[in-house]
Amino acid sequence: MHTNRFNYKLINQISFQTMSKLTKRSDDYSKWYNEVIDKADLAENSGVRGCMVIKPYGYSIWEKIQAELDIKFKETGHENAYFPLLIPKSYFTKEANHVDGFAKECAVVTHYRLKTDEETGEIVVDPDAKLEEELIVRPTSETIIWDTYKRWIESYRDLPLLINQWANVMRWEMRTRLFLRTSEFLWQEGHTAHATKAEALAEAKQMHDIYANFAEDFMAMPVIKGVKTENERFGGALETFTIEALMQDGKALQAGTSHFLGQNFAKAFDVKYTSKEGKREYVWATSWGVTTRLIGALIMTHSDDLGLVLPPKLAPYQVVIVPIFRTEEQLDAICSKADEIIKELRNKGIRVKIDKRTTHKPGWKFAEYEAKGVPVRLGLGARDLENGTIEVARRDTLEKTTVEQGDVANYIDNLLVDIQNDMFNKAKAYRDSHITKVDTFEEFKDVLKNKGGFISAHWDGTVETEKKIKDLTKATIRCIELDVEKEDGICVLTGKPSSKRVLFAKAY
RNA sequence: CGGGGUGUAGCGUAGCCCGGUCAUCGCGCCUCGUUUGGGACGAGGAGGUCGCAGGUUCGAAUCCUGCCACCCCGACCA
Repeated sequence: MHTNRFNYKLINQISFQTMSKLTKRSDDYSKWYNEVIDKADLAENSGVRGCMVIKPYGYSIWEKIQAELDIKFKETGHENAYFPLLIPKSYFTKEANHVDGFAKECAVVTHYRLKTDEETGEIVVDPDAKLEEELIVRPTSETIIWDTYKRWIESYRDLPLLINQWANVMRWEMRTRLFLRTSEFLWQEGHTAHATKAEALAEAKQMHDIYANFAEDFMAMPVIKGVKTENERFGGALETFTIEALMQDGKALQAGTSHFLGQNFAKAFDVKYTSKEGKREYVWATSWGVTTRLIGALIMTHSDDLGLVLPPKLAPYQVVIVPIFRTEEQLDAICSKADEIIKELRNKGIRVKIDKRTTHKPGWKFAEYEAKGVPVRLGLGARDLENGTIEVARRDTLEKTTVEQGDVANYIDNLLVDIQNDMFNKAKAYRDSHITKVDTFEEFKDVLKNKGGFISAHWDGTVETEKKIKDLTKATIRCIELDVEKEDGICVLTGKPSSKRVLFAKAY
């Protein structure tokens, strides 16, 4: 561990036990996780059970994700709305499968007032302020949204109803994991209603595509598109479309889902419309969402031992200029040159900042921006002013080159594209080399234990077999690939016939 | 909710078995000086209810009891 010579300042900003404890653990995952999160300056424990504080820099990554996705949503006709955080308990009695899926992990509001205890002087819950009906902190908003849709939808003219909401939700999970499964998390949830099954199914697939494209184009994170097995499906859904990514430690991560809900919610909440023919029909529904888990996915896909590596398209700033100087005069001269370069870069739409702090030395700043994953760093010093040059360092490969100041804007414009592509290709090469076809259960266990990643294997299609494999190996079926080719084979566990392979993996 | 562990300065820690100048060390922070093209160096300084509450004892960070919080593993899950 190089924590002794490393950035104590950044490390110290992470004020929780976990990270330091993790360094003592021997497995690769923990070391790596510790390195990345510590130095990344992204989050800290809030002190509230399993919740995280996202620091400004980390949050700006989420804002970028939000902004880019929101454009896609609007391009496809969706609108944003906002529904209440607290949902009356009675709403949760409607859709049985859905409720079963969430009931065990809800935070419940039972009182509405505190008071000072006269004996102890402490603030206590006022027992007289008990609510008639408890309120549930939303674990997801299906119930309240569908209750609303019941009133919004009367005619086929009201359809399709295409609503998205950016919000926080809370799930009181037994076990939390930073970024990947926190009690409170931020997400977007889309909830749509359609006149026909075909339309709803098309919507679910469309959003699935948007997620997959976003993951690959913006996050430089290759994903596998597929559907969930019945067992892994969202409560109340008829089909769950998923994008599955592979992390650097060989575990799979579900990065986004889009559900075709059929008429389950329409029936549960009695949402009917009058068709052109004058008939009362139930609407067809979808829901889809991605969460702050994407920040975790981004970290775990690209980062290295020096910290974050951010793809240029999502980096809060893509270029940072570090002036190298001894005197105030030198700083002034460097800054005026830097300002010219900044202007040129901004004209090209490049997000750039300069770090003029005199309180930190250049070496410190280099390390800090590496930890933050800024894609390109420019070094500009007295030597460069004489030579008309500037030093360009890229984060993903750590390569440094010197270019002419006059060429720098074009050079960086192209470089950012290259970095984005290279990061995707590197991640894809890793992912592809970790999809292993196996035909026997022995191989299955061996690959799972010694290599990790996705395992492509035949499965007899039954829930029992799926569960048995999970019990034996902890691996689950991540998805049935959409574009998987037909291939006759026999189930890796039972030997029963199978017509196609599915992807197994250990997952977060 | 089961199994395991931890709690000492902003962060990371030593000390606990075997009670008594034990509150240790590193980083960070502050001041001054020298430095500044890859996380500088020297000198000085500030900072602690030893998780909480009882108990045992002449004496408790240390032993006992209870509680609390957090972490890891499992079930659950975006």
